Amino acid sequence: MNIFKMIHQDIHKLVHRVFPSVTEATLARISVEPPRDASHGDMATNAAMILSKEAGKPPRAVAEMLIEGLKDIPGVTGAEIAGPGFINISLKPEAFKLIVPHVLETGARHFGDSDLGQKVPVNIEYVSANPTGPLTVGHARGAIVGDATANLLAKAGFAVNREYYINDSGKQVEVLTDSVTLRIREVQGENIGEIPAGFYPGEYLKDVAKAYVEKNGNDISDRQKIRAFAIEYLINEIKIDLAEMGVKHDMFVSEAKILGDGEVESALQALTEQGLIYQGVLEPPKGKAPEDWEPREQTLFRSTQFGDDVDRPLKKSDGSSTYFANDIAHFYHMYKHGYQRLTCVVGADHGGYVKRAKAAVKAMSAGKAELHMPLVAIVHVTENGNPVRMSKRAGTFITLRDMLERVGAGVMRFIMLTRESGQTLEFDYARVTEQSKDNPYFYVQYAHARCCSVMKHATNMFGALPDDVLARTNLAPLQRDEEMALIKLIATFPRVVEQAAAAEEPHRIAYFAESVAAGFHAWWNKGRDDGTLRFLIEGDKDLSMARIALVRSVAVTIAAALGVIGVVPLQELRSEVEVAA
RNA sequence: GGCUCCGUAGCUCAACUGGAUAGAGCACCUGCCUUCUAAGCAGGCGGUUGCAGGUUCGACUCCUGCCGGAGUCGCCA
Repeated sequence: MNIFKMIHQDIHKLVHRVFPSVTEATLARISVEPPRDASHGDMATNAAMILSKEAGKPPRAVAEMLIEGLKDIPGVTGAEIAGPGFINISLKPEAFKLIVPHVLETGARHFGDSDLGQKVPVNIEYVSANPTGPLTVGHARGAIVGDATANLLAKAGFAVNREYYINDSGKQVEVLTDSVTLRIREVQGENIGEIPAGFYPGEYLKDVAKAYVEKNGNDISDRQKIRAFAIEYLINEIKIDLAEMGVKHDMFVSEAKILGDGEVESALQALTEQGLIYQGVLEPPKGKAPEDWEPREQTLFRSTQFGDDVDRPLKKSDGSSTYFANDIAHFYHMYKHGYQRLTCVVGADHGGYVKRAKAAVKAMSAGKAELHMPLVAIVHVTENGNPVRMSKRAGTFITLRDMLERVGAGVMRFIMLTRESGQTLEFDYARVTEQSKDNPYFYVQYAHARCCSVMKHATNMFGALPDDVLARTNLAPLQRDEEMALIKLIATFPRVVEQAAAAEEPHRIAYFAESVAAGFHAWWNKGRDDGTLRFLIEGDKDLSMARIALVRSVAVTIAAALGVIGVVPLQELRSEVEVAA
């Protein structure tokens, strides 16, 4: 149930009636949204300003033509023209109150679900860390953003496939094999001295080596075997980390398998057929010409035809395909499996890669598929503002597991979503674990726990209060501003979900959760100053029950938002008791 | 030098893909616990949205040019 959408549709009908010749393009630009300032009413529409040009009349005159019709829409109590031509609409409180039984009936798992996505298949790829070492906090952020985006798209009605693309081919895997081989010799008692340049230095490779020796003995002659073992071992470690963070994938796609299946050839064939591949020589990069630059003829893709800056090479000088060519094959693979909408969550260091990847997807699908490539910026880990040292064990980075052991998955998931993903994120160990309102994770959980506390008292007073019973509560006694403000806020959740999904910005859900928590904390405290605002009023069962229904729907709404983020709502903060799903 | 991302209150960040008077938290002031968790709430202070133009009813948002930061730049992935 999306109140804004319902009114939006009514306004569309009205516009059609008053301006029968209105074009779809114009209609699509009409929006209905909650005004920033609550004194402007419950909803505002820009319809008059949008229609002004086509109608050939000033916005306020157009508004005059719409206003009577608006007042006839069910639930609307008033409409007035404001500012440059906005129409502010007021609704009956009862129209908003319908959200409460709706929330209670649909429950935390499904409140806010939308059919926006029309079950369109979307492939979303995230993490996709190379199987050469443990996941870092940088990977953690990508994993969380990807996983939450997938949750969000699923909630908005897309048919989501979650993919991990394993880069188990190429140079880095050979370096890994060499590094593990060296460590096996070390495990066998050889003094290997300093790890030479060009090898992975991380001590975690000792564990890989030990496990290899335990299983396969001391023989290091079989390179293939070592490579396969190391990849499997490290992927398994990665899977353990992801599972502990609650990050899910539907499929793990192996790059080596895609290459082995000849998918690069078929992808390049598709491009060749369109005349998009040629032999040519690239210009050196402008301004910064490397000393060793030499013009070289190579196989190039005409990515400039699709908005890229230069054409991109597909073959290395030894004839093998570049990473870019392999990626095209990967996208082509997903496209052939029915995904025209591809999202690929990558680190900010891939910024220069976005244009060519988008160009490739457009080209190989003949314009039918589209790639989104959100960039996830780096995480600065601090403690009381001081940078946290990097883990020696991992080589150079703080591992995901370090952070997980330190603060837990819930904190990580929430905090990592409190910034737009392109923004660098400061993650302060002290701040994210303290129990105060500086810590948004705590603040939201605290609101949920307070709701649960009220429910406990309510149950003592009135007996069991299941949601389906509360859903039938008479809400007429809810008349205070604080109550209506919360109801209106809850009613925006379906809209927030749709907009966040359209933008693929899961952090908006975290902000929404914070605002609901703030509204609830405010209501709670008003009850201290004003006894008539307390939730449970002796001798007034009707009012108490109505407020209980609202408190419960606040809890469900917070739980629904946390569900998208992937955080389990807590019933109590002291003992960290988890709510049963 | 090219490209990408970023620049918003003293600090950390939002702003519903172009909407009305740019909002929160921290910090700094002032209040609120015999009452369901004060782990909180209410109020005050704080802005030329990096700069200069442009587009239009209307710009933090779009376009152009500068300034500053990060990332990246043919056989790494």
